[in-house]
Amino acid sequence: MLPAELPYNGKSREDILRHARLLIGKRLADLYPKTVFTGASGKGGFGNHVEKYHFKYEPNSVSEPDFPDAGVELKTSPLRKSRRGHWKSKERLVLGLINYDGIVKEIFENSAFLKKNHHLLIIFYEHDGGASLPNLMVHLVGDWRYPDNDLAIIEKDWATIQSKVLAGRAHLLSEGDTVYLGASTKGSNAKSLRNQPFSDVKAMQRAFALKSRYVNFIIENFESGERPSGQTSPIFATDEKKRLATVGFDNLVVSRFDRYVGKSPRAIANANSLTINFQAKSAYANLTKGVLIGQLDAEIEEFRKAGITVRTIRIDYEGTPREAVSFPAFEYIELVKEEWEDSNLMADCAKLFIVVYQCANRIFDDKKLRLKGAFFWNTPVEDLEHARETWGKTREVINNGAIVSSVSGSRRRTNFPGAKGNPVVHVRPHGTTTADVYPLPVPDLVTGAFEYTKHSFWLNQKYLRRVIAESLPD
DNA sequence: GCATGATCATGC
DNA sequence: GCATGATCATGC
Repeated sequence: MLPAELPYNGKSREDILRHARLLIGKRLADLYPKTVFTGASGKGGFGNHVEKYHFKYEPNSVSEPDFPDAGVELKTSPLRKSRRGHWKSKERLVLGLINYDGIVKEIFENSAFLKKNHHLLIIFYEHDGGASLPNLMVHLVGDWRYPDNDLAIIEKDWATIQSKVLAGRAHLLSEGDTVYLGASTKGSNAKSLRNQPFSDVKAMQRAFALKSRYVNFIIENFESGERPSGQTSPIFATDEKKRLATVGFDNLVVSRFDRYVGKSPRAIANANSLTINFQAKSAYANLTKGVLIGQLDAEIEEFRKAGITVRTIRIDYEGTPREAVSFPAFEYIELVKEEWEDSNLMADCAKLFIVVYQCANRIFDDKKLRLKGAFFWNTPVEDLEHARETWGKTREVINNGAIVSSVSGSRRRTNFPGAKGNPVVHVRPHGTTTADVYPLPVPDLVTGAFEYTKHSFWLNQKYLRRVIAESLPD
């Protein structure tokens, strides 16, 4: 079909949006009951159906936006419901393949990426593995343009990806490299290797994608019609877009901590007029929050949108971490349904903000802690592969009902992957007591129970030692 | 001494 | 009541 024949070519953005909104609360089968739906199912299938049966044009993959005159790009994206009943993005929002040969010749303002994706029309539907495409339910529809600071961060993200390709390192691209816009793998594995212009090493095919947490932010906007209702506060004022696009988000955040290196946590709290309860286990996390946004009763907006987690690590005089670092407890039933690319562990590991306090005494003493520094840790691809191994083994153990290996008194041993078997991530308990449990998808063979003590993924102590030594050299 | 199991203190 | 970020305790 020629563009001139497109029914919505020439229509205004408002008209297109109005038509899209007809889908809210509906399935294609409701709107077009007499239609015989044909075409591929599977990934991308729903988007094709919406183009074909609702907007009446044949799906294409041209580099222009789907509605050229209105400058709007149509996207469909799946939702899942959180345990608390809120809509969450099921996965990242893919915004087109990265052309390694093309991106190195572009500047952002005129890039293929920006041309196609500066204005999105997003149709969110409920993921349902069992339903056919015409029976998927649409829940949220809206158009999306990026706030100024977000676009500045995305510009820098794009430039980060470009510079890696320019350096002949396209094969080392990783989601953690960037803040909101990631270079997401596309195609499962070695089969989708591509040439890159400045190296003979083949690189994974990758696509630009808004990270899952950023998509959650868009969802919250669509739901509330305004800013997210949860209390968040930004690190950067709206007039800092220039510095965000040039100096970069990571550098600007880290520089906020540089002036406190060598200072005690209490001194840092005082310098920022923060009243912190140092009895609380969340004291360090609160301190970090206070330094960045000046208040304790809100979340760091940019971190939430980027899915960056803050962790504080205390190290001894020699540089050894006191403890491993935990992520939130996983739900067994959810974990076994995940795909690696969209897993919680992948998102948790991809990008961390780590604040390190070191003991000034040879004998460890919490009162002698001094800030050693703060840094972003973007877990490299090879380490993510190790994390994936732990993730896979954990799912296997759960699916086989083989969590418990032995019980002796009140202590039980499990078959979960330990720190000995993996250089990066292991599994440990993570609840209030052993009675603090989540349900299991299959009962445990040893205990017969349909639930088990909460567990989570932990970053190994030894791994953290290496990470800190690398990021904060003496 | 390290790896693993168990639990704490808070705030929403 | 429970998620979160963190720390304590024990056995090999």
